[in-house]
Amino acid sequence: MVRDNMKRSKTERQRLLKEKIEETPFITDEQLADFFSVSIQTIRLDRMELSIPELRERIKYVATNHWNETVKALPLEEVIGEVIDLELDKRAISILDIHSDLVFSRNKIARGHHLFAQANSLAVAVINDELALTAKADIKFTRQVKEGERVIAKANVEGNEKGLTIVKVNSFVGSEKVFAGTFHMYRSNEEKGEDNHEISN
Amino acid sequence: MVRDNMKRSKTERQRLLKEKIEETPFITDEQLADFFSVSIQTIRLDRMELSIPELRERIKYVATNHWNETVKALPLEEVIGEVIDLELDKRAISILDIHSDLVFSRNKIARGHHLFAQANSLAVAVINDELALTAKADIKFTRQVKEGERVIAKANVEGNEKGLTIVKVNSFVGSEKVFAGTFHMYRSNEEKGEDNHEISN
DNA sequence: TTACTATTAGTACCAAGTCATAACTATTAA
DNA sequence: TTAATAGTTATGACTTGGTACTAATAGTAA
Repeated sequence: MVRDNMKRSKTERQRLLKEKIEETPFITDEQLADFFSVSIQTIRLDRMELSIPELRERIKYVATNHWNETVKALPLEEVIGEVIDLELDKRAISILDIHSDLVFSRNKIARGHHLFAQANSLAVAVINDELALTAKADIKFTRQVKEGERVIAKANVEGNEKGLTIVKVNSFVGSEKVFAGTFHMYRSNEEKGEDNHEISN
Repeated sequence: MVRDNMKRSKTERQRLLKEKIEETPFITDEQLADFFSVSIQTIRLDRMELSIPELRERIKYVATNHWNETVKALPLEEVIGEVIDLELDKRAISILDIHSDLVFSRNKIARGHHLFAQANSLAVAVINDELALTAKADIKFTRQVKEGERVIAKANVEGNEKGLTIVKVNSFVGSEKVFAGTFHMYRSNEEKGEDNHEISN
């Protein structure tokens, strides 16, 4: 007989535990114990049996993976823009130099999707969440951008609407606006506390 | 007087310390102390002064933030899908295979701007004019697309509005719609000659 | 001398674990 | 009924990689 209302079987709990940790790997045993209404020790036994490493190892794992990737992806340079300022869930700025690969060969005008890609990737980057996807976007190309110009995209998080985070991105060449977009971003778990790391230079 | 052979000034050490940590953020104070031949305490004082956080925080930082910048150096180039059917100023169809370069490494979901790029370039291609540019677009990502899937984009020219040509593009994986967009295309001279080149295979 | 900087040492404490051992609870078989 | 068993909880000692604080020492400058 099942002893408790909440508590399913051990196997069931372990299944859910695995899921939970995959979803939110930055969770301590204590939080997990709370969540499943069992003791910390039980959680630890479960982790043993499932060979799920401890929190720090999990964080490290995530970190090293992406570290390797960024190292690999480092010679990306200006492809979708270089982030020069980022405060999560608030604002972000990136620069994209329009070099010859990004323009139509005939008229040297930048192909629209590069401006979109810059803005869209900035909208993704500004979201303080593990999963951020564009659900919807409303965009306008207000001026043609030519080879050699430098596009500065500025993203601002404008709040929420129906579970989606609204990010407005405006891109400029000098003082002229060349692109404006409103991105409706899907995110997995709403925001993440006060731990906003800020980079700025 | 410089007290030691190896040891440069404090400021010099701190400069190098900063570099070292940026290079290899997964380094403990102990290893750093070894490396600079000073005590652990000195390293800690240095970190304080430079406000460099402790190892775990650094790891966490990399883990939570850096993945966003997985802005990969994919040569977005011309590979925005293969046009398989085109009747100018009427309709067009293209295929895009979602290979590993087009997805977020984390979750294998296709990055939005690729779907946009496919649709947008198709909208450009379908216009029977020497100059075709996207002035405005209204787009919706209706389903996530995963690695390995094949996206078929279908563009239809819907007529004119305020001098802009309206092109609707719908993209599918199998029978499921994954993307919908209305593109307002600017064109230089609205020409509609009967000389429509048609390709089809 | 006195003051100050840079460095080193040592202590107490913390978070988030590890490992090992023991004990309690509920069900199940002899 | 008793004993065995699985599952869970408790307890304590130890580990890493730190923080925070205090104190001591060496060398240099006013």
